[in-house]
Amino acid sequence: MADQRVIFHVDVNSAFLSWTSVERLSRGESDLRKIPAVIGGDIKKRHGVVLAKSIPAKAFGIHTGEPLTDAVRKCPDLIAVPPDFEVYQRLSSAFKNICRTYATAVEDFSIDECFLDVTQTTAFDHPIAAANELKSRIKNELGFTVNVGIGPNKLLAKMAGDFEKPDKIHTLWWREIPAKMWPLEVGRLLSVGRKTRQKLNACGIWKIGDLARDDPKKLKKLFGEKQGAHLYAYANGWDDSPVRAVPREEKGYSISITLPKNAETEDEAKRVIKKLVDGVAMRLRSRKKRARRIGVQIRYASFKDRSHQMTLDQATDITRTIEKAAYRLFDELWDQKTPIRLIGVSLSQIEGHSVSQISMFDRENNERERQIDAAIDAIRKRYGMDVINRGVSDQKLPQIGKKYRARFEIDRKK
DNA sequence: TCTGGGGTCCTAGGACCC
DNA sequence: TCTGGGGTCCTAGGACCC
Repeated sequence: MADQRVIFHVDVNSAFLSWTSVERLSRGESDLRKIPAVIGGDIKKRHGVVLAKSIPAKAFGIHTGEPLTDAVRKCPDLIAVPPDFEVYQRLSSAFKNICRTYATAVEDFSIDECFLDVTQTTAFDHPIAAANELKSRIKNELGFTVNVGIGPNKLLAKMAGDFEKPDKIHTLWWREIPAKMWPLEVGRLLSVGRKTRQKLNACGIWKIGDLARDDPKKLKKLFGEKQGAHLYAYANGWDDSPVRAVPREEKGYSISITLPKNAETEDEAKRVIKKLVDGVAMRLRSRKKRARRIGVQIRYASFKDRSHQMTLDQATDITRTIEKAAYRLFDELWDQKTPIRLIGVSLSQIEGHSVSQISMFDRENNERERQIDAAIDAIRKRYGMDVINRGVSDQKLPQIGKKYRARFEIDRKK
């Protein structure tokens, strides 16, 4: 078949755990992959969920996403190490760079996964030989293993990559679908999560094959036009989406935190919002973007989520403007009594800034705030994030921060 | 199963306009 | 004006992904 594509899906095995292990080995420490170990946050801060586990840890029945406390109960000798995203970012780039030498296009799917279009590069060779070489190079040069899934499109490559781990290569060609994919439990299909699986099971659909052979009209009635069509297509292995080497424009930026202790007063909550806004607004400016829509999300201790958003007349990147909007949204959102477990702030309807879009009003009124933001961004870029704090006066600040902070506080009072 | 954080996409209802 | 339909934007919430 001349028009058949050949796509690889490359997925780092237990990425965070492997990468932390590689880093530790380089410092002469033990290999976490060989003992019961997990990567996970701080129990005291309630960030205690398992982000990645070693194979020995898996043998104790430890799952990704479960609370660290439960994991320790299953395996009292468990080693838990917090994540280090700087290391992950570095090793992620390194393995993707190797991938790029095998493909005409590489799509970043997540920090530890990518798709490769190798149609041109392996057309007259065996894709499996190329995948073997790629896999070996990553192992030899970087010290960790990957799974490679091979198929005629991204969906099937990804499904193949998931078959058996670690350090494996699998194919899922059209002719292999009935034998390799259809017997799988329907929840294994990409885009079928817990809720969809339950709904499918309720109408007698248990295997991917059941879904593939079902009536698409019935599925559309049940799940809606879009999702119905999509489920039917996926179960049959249909996916013609291209491998995108150029990332899409980001649609929004968000930041959220599960509080170490539930917030019970407006003051506590707003202090958190201030920090979150500060962080996400800085990210927005670093990308040279502005946002028209501001959102605030809260999660009650009951795990009920509520959110509120507003669209501004004009896109902004000014911390103070975003902060004011976020406070207002929070006031409208919170019932003033239920303790809050999580708070989040999001920015969307992102626009780039061309000078022409900035009105006279904006220029005259926001010049000062812009200067303050720019000054703080610059100081942090040079001396680190913790050097300067916005209007939080009960913090000890190092020498370098004092001078700037004093000036900043004066500016604020005007 | 007592559950992190950052994203994307979809749905449904209402407002508003023609 | 008691009455239609379509398009677009806004908002809240949900499902899913890693």
